[in-house]
Amino acid sequence: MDLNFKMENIKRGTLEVVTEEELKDKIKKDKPIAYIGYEPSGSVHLGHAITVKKMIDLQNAGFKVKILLADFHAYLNGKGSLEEIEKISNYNKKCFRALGLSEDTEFILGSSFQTLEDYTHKIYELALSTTLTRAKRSMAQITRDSKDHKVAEVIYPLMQVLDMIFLNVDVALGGMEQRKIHMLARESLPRMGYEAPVCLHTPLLHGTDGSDKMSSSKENYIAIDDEPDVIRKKLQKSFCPQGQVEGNPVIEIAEHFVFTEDKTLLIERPEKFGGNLELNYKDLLEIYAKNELHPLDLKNSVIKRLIEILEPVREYLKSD
RNA sequence: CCCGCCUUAGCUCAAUUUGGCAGAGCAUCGGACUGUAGAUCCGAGGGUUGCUGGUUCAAGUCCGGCAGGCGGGACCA
Repeated sequence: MDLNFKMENIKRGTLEVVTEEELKDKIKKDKPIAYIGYEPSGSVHLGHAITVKKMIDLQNAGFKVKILLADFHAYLNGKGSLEEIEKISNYNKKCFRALGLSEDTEFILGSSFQTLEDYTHKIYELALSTTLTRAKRSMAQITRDSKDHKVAEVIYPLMQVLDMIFLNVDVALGGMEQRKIHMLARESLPRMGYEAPVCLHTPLLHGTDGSDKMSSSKENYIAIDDEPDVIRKKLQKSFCPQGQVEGNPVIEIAEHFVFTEDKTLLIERPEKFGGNLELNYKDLLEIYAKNELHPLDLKNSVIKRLIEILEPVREYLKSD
């Protein structure tokens, strides 16, 4: 793969690359390191999968991939006891592998290095140079609840910045909600004598209820290992306004999970509704926006294809 | 450490001056209407009233203790 091809592959489907020049330099390095952190979660859903797929793109472009299983972060965010969190982090690890990450992917438990003396020391250093307002602002879209704010909430972003040092990160990937922490890292790390990481941000998938973000705590997600009839039911219930492409979760699922596999989507519909159609992504947007494709026909097609696409993931997770 | 206020359904809050079967809105689920969902209309489920001890025929309500939250005061070599 040549440089431009790698760049295009990495950029595809992201909302921003900070910065493209820096990313080019990173690609030229020998075994550059790309990282993403996840708070272990009871269910790994399509929102997670978007970022995992992007990590695979990075892997294919020659990056060494490190996945941080951020148990302490989840703990600081009120997700439960460390024991509970560690248990589901093993399940998450299997989910991420099921999505197609290669064998040399490194999974690292946050607590395995986040209590090192040097790490702790640097937390204090960073705590001294970061304003409360800045730290809280960076957490606006991440923190679990919006009142009874705990000190944990501002320790969280500091740790995330330091993780990038300890994991030797060249590129940090995250959904758009991670942006402000990433920007804090880009500003803070050089001050501490380290190179700023390149930051890649993927879009957030809307919840099946049409809300801003698919989230395992809101019952508006499709898990990567949901059984076919569960996927069917959830998609049938999905918010899907006729003719509207923006913020439409069914369209988004087609974009990020169907059209990344196939060039076209086959719409099967009865003759009385116009008969079958075969659409590429661009056609889909056009025709749907013109009200020439009924939401139910779209749903049925996406349901059928998504169930097939997630089949190997389900199988992998059922095996031992 | 001291004082005051607060804690009721998943969430926000009601529950008559003076103890008498714990309610509403939102959310959830179901039905109607749309060839989807949503919106709208109709209906249903949902509770150890923070925990604990007491007073009383009867306690969300009164009294004691504990926990958590909020505010103030005090201390500050």
